Amino acid sequence: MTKAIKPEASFLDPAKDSQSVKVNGCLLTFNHLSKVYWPEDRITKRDMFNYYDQVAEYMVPYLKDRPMSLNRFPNGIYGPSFYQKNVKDKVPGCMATMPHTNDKGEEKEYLVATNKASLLWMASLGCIEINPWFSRVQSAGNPDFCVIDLDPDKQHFDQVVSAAQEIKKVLDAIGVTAYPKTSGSTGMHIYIPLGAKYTYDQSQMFAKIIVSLVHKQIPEYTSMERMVRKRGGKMYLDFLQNRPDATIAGVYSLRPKPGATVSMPLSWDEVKPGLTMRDFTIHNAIQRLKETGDLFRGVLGKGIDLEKTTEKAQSIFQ
DNA sequence: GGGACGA
DNA sequence: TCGTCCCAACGCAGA
DNA sequence: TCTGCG
Ligand SMILES: [Mn+2]
Ligand SMILES: [Mn+2]
Repeated sequence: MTKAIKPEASFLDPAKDSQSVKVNGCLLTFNHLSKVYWPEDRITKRDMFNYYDQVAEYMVPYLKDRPMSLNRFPNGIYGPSFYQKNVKDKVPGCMATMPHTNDKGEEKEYLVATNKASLLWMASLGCIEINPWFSRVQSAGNPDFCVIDLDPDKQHFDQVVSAAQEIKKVLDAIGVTAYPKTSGSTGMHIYIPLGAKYTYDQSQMFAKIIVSLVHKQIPEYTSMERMVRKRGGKMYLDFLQNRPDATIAGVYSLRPKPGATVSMPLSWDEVKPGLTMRDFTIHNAIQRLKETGDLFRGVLGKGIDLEKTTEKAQSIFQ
């Protein structure tokens, strides 16, 4: 008798349009599973939940203990979307939250991710994209990493690659290891580990120093101007995102873009002309992860020494 | 997406 | 038990 | 003070 080769069972039943599942002891309900979220690609909510179920083991370490911004697309990538930060009175008891009082003195509750259930609950609200803070609740004012965010205007992705390589040159010169990923949209993100040793202000100052040096090298096609109209169509070297309460799409996040692209970590030797955001999607991300493993592991490791590094930058670049 | 409301 | 309505961010750079 | 920005 031959054993039938059974395909690995997916997280959700392909035949059901609604399903409740207990995850980390938390009962989650998934509705409208056949609703198409990416119409060109015929990708459904069910596909999205199955992706986050499978990617969770790689992704959760980058979500754990982090306050979250929810960017919700309850009707797919072309439907209206909105941000949600306050989850007061809307969150199941099994989810963790953090009290937050804003400038106006209003008391809010931010979701704090803890495990796979947190990830799947966000997804169930229509969060195609997953947006974690750069810091954890235990050290809310101290980011684990500094991010240099490359935001092209109309440039070809090869131009983004060139700018990323320029950033690597500067960081190499001062002995800093950095970790690149595609944003999954039009740009790239470069992470520098900080080990929660510095403030957001210090992190932002460091990003500004790096970006200034890079801009000096390639002023023809990059800009540090915050005002879009003052950029003159050049690629924005965004260092201002290093502040509390600000987020970007996290590593392994899907994006609400045609192709169901994923924000994917890269090795620096992949940062070469010809690379595109379309290289990494809901279809091939899990397979790639099985091959490459988690290329972002170093991001949560021991951080750099900002004082020494800044000094070195000053001595080398005057 | 989901909760509150009234028909 | 429906259909409809309504709600769901934020801080700050820089002008 | 207000708007643009991501
Ligand atoms: Mn960006
Ligand atoms: Mn940006």
